[in-house]
Amino acid sequence: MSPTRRQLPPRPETAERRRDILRAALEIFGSKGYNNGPLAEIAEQVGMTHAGILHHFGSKDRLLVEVLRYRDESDVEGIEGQHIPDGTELFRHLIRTAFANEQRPGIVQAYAVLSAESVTDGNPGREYFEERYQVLRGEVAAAFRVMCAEQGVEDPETLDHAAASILAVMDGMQVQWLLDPSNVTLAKTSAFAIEAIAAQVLDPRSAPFTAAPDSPA
Amino acid sequence: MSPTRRQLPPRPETAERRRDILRAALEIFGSKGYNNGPLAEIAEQVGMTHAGILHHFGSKDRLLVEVLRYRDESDVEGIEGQHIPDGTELFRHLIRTAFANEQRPGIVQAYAVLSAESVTDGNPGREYFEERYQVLRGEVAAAFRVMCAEQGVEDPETLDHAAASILAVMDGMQVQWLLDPSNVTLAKTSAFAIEAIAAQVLDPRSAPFTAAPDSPA
DNA sequence: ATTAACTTACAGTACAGTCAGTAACTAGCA
DNA sequence: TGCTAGTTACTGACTGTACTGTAAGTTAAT
Repeated sequence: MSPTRRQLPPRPETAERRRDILRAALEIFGSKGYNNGPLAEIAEQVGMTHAGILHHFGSKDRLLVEVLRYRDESDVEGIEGQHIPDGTELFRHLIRTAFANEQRPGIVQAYAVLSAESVTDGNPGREYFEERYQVLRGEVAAAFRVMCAEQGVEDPETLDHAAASILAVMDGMQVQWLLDPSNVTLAKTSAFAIEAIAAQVLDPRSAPFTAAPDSPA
Repeated sequence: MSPTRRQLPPRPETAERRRDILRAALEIFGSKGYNNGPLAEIAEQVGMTHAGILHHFGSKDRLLVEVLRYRDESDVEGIEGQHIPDGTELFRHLIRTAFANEQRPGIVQAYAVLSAESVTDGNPGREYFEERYQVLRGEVAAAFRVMCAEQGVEDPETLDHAAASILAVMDGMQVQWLLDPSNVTLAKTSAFAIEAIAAQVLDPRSAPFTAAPDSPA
């Protein structure tokens, strides 16, 4: 009833295989979406059957969640953990990321498709993106706070707006760029917008059309 | 072999029914996505079978295309046709739209999900969004051109960047807002970013981190 | 000997599209 | 005005397929 060992540790190659699967899944989900990206196709790409994948990840839902986490880790943009020496460092990093992204449309597409898909009913990636945006907004706002501190200006609501809108431009530009790369530049446009927003935070000027209606027409 | 009439005009109620279907489809595609939104559910909502819908639209693909066009027409934001008296009018309109959108998360979600989904392989909505963004970018750039003319400043590349990034913020904010409406304001943040970008176009200042690398690290 | 890492086979479901039929409407004609 | 052929607007039944998940069996490592 109780033999010596109950569970064996995973074999050394297993981690590699799992990574192969995650890589393939990222590619398939990226190009076809989560709902439209079959396990069988992922499996084929790593020389397996779809049942093999389910052996490793249990279900397609859990696979997606792990794919998203994997993308973070394997990402060049290790924003999360970095301590920010100067406030400007984060922004430089974001812009650098935008330039790097121009070389990897696959990952960009995966991110764009999966983040938007995550707002649909019962999507397993939703929690991940909710948390991710919250964290990123917090970090961008923090970077602004550092920069503002040097100048004495600070309005918490403005910082929130600025943080959210910087992430928004980067995401929105990805879709436009993916749709029409010959007419849209991803990085230069993102950089332009980031600088415009930062400029407005650091040195706010009366905007050209200040009359934002508080009640919709 | 050749009787008097070959084709009968559609019945008077038909237009109504089609509109009902388009409305329902917009809702279903919006909440579940195109790939994950079954015809049967749309049909049920209008008291029909899915075969009835296919009778009207031929295929699911064609239904999507018509849904997207329908959304344009029925939209409060009739940007397309309007002639712009003053350059600022368009921007005011965009901001007004953002405020209006806070009252209709369903449509916002449909737009966010379907536009991102459109970049996936073989998506039938792709052409629509490609064209749509091109048109909108052109109009925003034109509005900027009008405003710049009054001041003498004008750099075509800057206008393109500004136009694209304004649309990008609006789209990107929609996703963040849908994911976490209690922590994100859609309209106020969009307005903030639009004004920041416009300010930078009309009165360009050296940005806080001008060193945008031309080659990615 | 037990378990990990699979495969093959299959169950079950969900879904788009087809087809034959039916009721209701319309056009044209007597 | 009423009749009728042709047509629209469907329904119901079905086909085919795509896909997730499961169960039982096989091989190889520990």
